[in-house]
Amino acid sequence: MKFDVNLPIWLQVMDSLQTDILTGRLPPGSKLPGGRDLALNYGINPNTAARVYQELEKASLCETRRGLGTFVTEDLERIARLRHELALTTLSDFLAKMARLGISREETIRMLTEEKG
Amino acid sequence: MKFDVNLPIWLQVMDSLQTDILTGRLPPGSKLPGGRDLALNYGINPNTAARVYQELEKASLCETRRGLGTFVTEDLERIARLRHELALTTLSDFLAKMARLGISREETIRMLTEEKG
DNA sequence: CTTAGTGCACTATATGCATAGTACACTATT
DNA sequence: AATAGTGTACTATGCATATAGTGCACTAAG
Repeated sequence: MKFDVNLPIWLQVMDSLQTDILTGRLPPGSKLPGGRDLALNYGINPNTAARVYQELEKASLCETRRGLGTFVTEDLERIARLRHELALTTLSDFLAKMARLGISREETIRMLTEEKG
Repeated sequence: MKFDVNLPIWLQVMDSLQTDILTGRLPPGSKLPGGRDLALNYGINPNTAARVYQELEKASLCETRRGLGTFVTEDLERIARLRHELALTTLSDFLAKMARLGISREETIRMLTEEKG
């Protein structure tokens, strides 16, 4: 994984895990890698990896049990709601950015429809 | 203007000015505020403001003349091309983010069409 | 010539991020 | 009891960011 120099690494790794949790690629209740393993996986420092799990816990997406590890929350309702909210803010941020570039919603939708994928 | 804590201030101010330049709200050849005034406008430090103009010059969006000030480039072709490129990457980043959330392009377009504005 | 506005080059301090390394406490397994 | 894996808490260093303040060189206008 390559990191954006202008954003904290812990935030970028956190976003990555968060997305996997919200989409179910990391199922509720499943165990995440240990802090030291997570550091190895992403090529970062164990301290930075620990920060990732602390922030995920703050966001109520994980639960940490000392001596056992960190686990994906089993609060399905929270997962679903967060996924929906993230989709909405992503969408509205995108529209705002295009509007600031002077591109209307109609034109945006047109570009989106014709864009190659 | 409120700043995102996780991004350098100079980058956020630079983005703001860049957008104004690309859309013509800051016309080619026009004079930008002096470094000290820019600092006052945004409530930031003069050193940080200076950094903004240095980066805008690196991006070939401004030209700085010692003792005179900083001016928007008159290279219309470059402005147009950068605006187009920025729109395309914004669009493709957006689609990628939605895809990572498990939302297809069709569904994305549907949300976009129905979203209130 | 003087003045005001400007870019630019410094010094210095404080903070957050990321790194490296060490140590300790808890849990389950053997 | 011993071990391995885990979270947690430290110290320390280096770097970028952001702040504050000072001074100097250049330009245009009075």
